Amino acid sequence: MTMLAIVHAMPTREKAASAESTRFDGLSDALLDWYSAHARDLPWRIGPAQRAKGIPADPYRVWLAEIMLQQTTVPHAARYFEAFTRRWPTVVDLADAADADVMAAWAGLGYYARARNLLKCAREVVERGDWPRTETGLRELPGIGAYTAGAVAALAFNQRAPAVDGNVDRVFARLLAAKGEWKAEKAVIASLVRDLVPADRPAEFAEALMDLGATICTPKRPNCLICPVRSWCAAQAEGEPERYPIKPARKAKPLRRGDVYVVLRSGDVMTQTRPQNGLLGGMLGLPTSDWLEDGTPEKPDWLPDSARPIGEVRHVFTHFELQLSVFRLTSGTVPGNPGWTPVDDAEKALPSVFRKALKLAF
DNA sequence: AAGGCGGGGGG
DNA sequence: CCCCCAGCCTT
Repeated sequence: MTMLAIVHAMPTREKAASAESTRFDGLSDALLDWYSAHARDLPWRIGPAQRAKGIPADPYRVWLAEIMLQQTTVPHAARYFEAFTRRWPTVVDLADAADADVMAAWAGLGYYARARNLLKCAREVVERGDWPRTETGLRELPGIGAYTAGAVAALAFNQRAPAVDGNVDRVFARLLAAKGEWKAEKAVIASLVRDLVPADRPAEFAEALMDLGATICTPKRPNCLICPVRSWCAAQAEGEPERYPIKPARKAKPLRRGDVYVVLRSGDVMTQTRPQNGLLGGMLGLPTSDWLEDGTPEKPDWLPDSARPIGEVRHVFTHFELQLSVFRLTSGTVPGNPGWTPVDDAEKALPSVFRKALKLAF
């Protein structure tokens, strides 16, 4: 039977993957060679030397790091990783933690649904007795999507799973010089990377691809001169690697305005835990007016007519920008049953927008 | 399929 | 100022 006949007999999807895999023959080996000398030393990783000695990764630390790193830079996540693992060294410790303690510890890291799902996930793992060890098993846990399931399966359990994050998308957008609609190109890349994962070293392959994207195939000014996979790169051949990936334009962020009230009473500040769902869900907050794109937000009844803002803070959220007028008030005028938090604690437990307001009041 | 959901650092 | 980053979930 001729080679052509064999290929012809294969199902269409395998034929396509086979063709792409052939185009990248040798890439995995070149990448792994580079990685053995240039791996980043990160607190949640075991290094190539340790892995070679058979030292296993800690699934708890791998998982915690991957959750923190979702849409978050390494230096920012690293500070929180150190604090979390010092305070809660195991998944059992984390599962036993009080919700408010975990939310406060996450304050400033953003995307607070991650912290709510973190606790849910830890408690599910403790309930079931251990971590799922496969990509599909991990994918069922709260807060674990396609990327994180593949990353934990590969990094913690050395399963043959792909970990396709923004770095890997960018690397392969350039290798392929992907010019199509970005959504479709990402699907092509996901399928291709799955086929390229070497059976014997999936963890190192995942880490190597991410390190390449983070240190060489960077968003701006990629360092193609020292790139170990340069000879496979269509974008480099074209001469404008920075042109890729080609993503859709993003929408402008509207500006919303409102008031925030820093109400002080003998070392405490008035606080309220925000609703579990929605913006800053489950986090400690300061009282505010509504936030409106048009018009003037209504003042609360208890706010004295004479009250004047002491300044303004601006903050950029994912889909809008916020400008808040900051009022500084002393107790005695506020009805109802507000919560009060020592100012020193509030400084640490509040998300960034409210930290800015609190800081302005001192 | 599209939109909600943080925050910070780099060019 | 702009850009984007180790994404996930809901509707």
